[in-house]
Amino acid sequence: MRIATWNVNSLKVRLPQVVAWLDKHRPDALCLQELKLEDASFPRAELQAAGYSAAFSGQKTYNGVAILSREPAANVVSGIAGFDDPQRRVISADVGGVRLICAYVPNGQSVDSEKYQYKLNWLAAFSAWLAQELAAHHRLAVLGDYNIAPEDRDVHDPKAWEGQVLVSPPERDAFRRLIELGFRDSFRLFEQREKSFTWWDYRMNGFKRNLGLRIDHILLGASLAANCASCSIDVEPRGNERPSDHAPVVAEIAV
DNA sequence: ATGGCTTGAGTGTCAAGA
Repeated sequence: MRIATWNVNSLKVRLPQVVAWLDKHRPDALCLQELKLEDASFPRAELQAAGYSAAFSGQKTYNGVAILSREPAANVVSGIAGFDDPQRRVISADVGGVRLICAYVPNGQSVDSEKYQYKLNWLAAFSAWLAQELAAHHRLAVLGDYNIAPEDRDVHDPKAWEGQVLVSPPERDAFRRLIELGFRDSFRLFEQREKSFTWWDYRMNGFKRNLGLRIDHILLGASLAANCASCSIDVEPRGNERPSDHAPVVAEIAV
């Protein structure tokens, strides 16, 4: 089974690139974040033509998440149970005997902002809910844009980023608590090149200079982690014309 | 130098992303 995650930063703009990527890689499921469109504008027909059905939770302008799958998804649930959030950031579904959770963790803007507090509150609710989801689902994968670079090796210039949003200790603690629920960061199950990143700033030629962060992750519950054969970042789409600022992350699981 | 790009909204120019 091949599963993937990609923050597309507008599905409207990136739709041709998403279709091309699906054609090339044929994942069983692709989790998308930052759709930036309402459900009424979701390009269901175009994705169907590419061979994928979709479960989605959109909103105007901001956020929005989807799970695309070759086999139709079952038991689709939006949001975090027990956490009232007007921002569309989570969607879950069963695909091929695996429970998939697609998440777009808040950015936080800066550590002294209200959005940072929202991010930490959101992560606390997410963590409590994932503990329940782990207990409920034998095969669980949580894919998405976590907006957290877990360690200094996930940051192009740790000194410059020290204490900033995306790397601050409270955020990293929150990420570690997610892992300690019983997940593995699939990317770190394998030998990886140094300076592997999933996001590069649009400005200052960030991608060409590989000034990036690794903030998009595929977390696997124990039974999926034990059967994970690979995890890699596909930097190719970041070199497209009008690219998303994020690259897809792909995991292969022997299920 | 707190900028730099990109998107969506909406037709000015700003919020938000990371």
